Amino acid sequence: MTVEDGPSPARARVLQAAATAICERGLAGTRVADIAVHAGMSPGHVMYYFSTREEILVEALRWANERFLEEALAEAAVLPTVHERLLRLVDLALPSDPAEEPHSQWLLWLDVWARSPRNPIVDANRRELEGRWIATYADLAEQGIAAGEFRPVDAQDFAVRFAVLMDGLGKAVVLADSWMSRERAQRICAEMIEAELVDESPVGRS
Amino acid sequence: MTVEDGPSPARARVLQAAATAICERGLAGTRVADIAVHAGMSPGHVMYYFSTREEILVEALRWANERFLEEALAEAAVLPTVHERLLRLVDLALPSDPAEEPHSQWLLWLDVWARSPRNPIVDANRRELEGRWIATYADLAEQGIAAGEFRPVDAQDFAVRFAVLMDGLGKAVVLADSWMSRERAQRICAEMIEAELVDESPVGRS
Amino acid sequence: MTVEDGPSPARARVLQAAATAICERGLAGTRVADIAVHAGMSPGHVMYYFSTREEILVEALRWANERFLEEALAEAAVLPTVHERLLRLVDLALPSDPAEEPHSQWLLWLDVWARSPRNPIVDANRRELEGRWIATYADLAEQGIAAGEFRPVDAQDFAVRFAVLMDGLGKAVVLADSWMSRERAQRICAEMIEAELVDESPVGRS
Amino acid sequence: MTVEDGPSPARARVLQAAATAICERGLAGTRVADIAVHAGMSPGHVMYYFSTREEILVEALRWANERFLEEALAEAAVLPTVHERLLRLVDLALPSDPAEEPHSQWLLWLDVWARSPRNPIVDANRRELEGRWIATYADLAEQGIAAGEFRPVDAQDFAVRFAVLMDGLGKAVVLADSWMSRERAQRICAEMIEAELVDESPVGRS
DNA sequence: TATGAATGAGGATTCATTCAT
DNA sequence: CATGAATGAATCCTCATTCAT
Repeated sequence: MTVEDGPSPARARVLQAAATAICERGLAGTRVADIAVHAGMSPGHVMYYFSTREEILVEALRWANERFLEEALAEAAVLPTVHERLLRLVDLALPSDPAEEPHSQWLLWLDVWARSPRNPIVDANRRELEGRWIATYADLAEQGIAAGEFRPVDAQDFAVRFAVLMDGLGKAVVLADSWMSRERAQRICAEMIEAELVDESPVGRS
Repeated sequence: MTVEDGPSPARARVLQAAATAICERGLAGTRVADIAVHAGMSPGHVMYYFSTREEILVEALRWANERFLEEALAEAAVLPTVHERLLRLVDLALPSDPAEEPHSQWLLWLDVWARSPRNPIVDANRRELEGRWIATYADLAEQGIAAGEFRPVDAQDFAVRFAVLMDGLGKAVVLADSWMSRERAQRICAEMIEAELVDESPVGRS
Repeated sequence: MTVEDGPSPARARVLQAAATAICERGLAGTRVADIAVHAGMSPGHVMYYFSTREEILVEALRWANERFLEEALAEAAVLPTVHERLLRLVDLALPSDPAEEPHSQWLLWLDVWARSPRNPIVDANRRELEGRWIATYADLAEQGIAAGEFRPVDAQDFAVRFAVLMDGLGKAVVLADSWMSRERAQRICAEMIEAELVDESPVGRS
Repeated sequence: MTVEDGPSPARARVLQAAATAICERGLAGTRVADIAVHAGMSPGHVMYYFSTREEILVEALRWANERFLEEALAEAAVLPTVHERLLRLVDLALPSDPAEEPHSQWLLWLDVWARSPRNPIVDANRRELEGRWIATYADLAEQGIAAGEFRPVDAQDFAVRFAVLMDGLGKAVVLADSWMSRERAQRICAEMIEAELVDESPVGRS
């Protein structure tokens, strides 16, 4: 029955506040006081639920990324065809234009990538989450293959290369690179799906 | 007249030391004292060449990335065919296995990406450097086209998509993702070059 | 009407808990939370009975030392001869081997001594309690003299010197000094009693 | 050549300041800022020479007690007879009246005693220092025996019991117990020396 | 240039104490 | 009575930066 045991609403509020603060100030620049302000608590109260600042930050990264994955999956699931579901997932996963939505998940990912090499916990969380994204892509590919929507490719291989592409695109979009844009990124993804999965020369059909 | 005027050897020693320290400890975790140790100087002396720690770090990131690009270009330039030069560049650019060479340029890039959203100077440097990598890819593509090695594609478009792929692969390799490896990354690049640039079926279009 | 009025059982439970905690963690290291754990209460409830942590600690020291004196007196009182009663008191007062009984009263005394110079209440309590120990020794000496067991010495002077010896021995035993032991301490006390009080050569003086 | 290596004057100043501060405020009540004030330094500079506050306090206790022992020994050494040297040592070791000299070594000892049970380093230092006091007493006793000044007693046994007495007396004097005084303590010591060491009934002589 | 002592601001963390429930 | 969430003051410690030498 310690504080650590279960998810309390206040605890979740801290994690949410931390995620927001990290987006605003970066992982390294986020002070306990910042989190407290965002959570509408005193700094002491923030520390009441966690033992170190590092713990808050690490849990916040995981918490936010995990929730995002789950919400995206749920939202994509309602669409009828696998192709549509995959495109919707891409749509949700790609950062919106930074100007409009400055608190992208991708800002968190950039910090996760930068911290992973020196923080085993962050790294482990990252591997698990990224693994779930890849598994999701692979799963969709297989569903599509089973449904006859996609060509019978190596789903796992596709998923890995697709995830790599998404990382490169996400980074470029969230950093607002002039040679990239959300729309162009979306088009690039769509083209890869088209080229690799959708049977433009429907062999078997003939 | 000021210290800032020319590149002094000591100044470069500090930047080199800073780059090494950042690889080891991360951008946020690199203290002036760490840089001083790596440079074989006293902390006070390190500060003699720069006015703030932030300045050292930002300049070190730029300096190291710039030198890396130049060295890679120089080394690739000696090869006879454009295709070889492009593959060599990929070979040089991709991180070696983290286990063997722990101080990859890509560790610096991860920190650059994470800091870009909140540091305009880092962001500007990043844009310029990344622009030069893209320009390099585009240039090589055009050289290849001109030399008849490559198909007449849109070089700029290829370069952008190739750079995006490299970012995704570099991140995956330097973070030692289990689903990726330096070799696989290299193969993926080679396949993209093959598929898009090398005219395996220089068919009926002509 | 107030809580302070009478000794409530809960209040005593707090004091007992505080004494135990002080033995374990030292006076300075004992937090309200520690006391609460030992008392099986919440920290808030502990504070319900006292206004400050300092008050708890000071009262606990007094309470524990007072009870110890009273119990020792009661237990010694049943013995037939004064000599035996005095030896029994020494036996009870000296710390048991620290290894066996880690929560000696003497740990509390060490903290009392250390805090006395800067806390008038602790100091006053200490003076009163130590005065009672000296008075006890003096009383026993006089009883022995009256009963003809002891030589007609200056009881007060003996008591003071005996108390001083007990302090030195208690400290040495509770700190497990290698040159001292409970047994040796007991022997030293017995020898002083023998030499000064028991008339082994009730010689020619008479 | 690190800061830790040798005794720097500033380092010693910190230790001296810490000892003074501990006498004034007690071990637990001494903050880094207090030490800094006494040393005429900034708190940051105090921490420049030590890695934790605890380290400062522990070293200060040892440093002060060690210096005191050495000075007392040096001062006693000049006297001609062993008896005089022993009495001089007692004179130096006993606390002066607290009113006059509020910064007695004995205040430090009280804190050392109280902290020893829970701090192995303090405990080890205490044991060594106390061992040296006992060895000093034993040594003087043997010198006196060898010089024919003292009776041929068990020097080690005497030293231990004398040290115990000194602890009890020192505590009583430094805490200004009403039943004790510096003079009375001195007399008690002198009497023990007289009774045990000085041959009033020089048996063997006859 | 070069050193490293010195400063002081900043931030994490702890914990006594309060108070709504 | 009883709880435990909540506060905020206190304090250690770090470290960029300065400066006398």
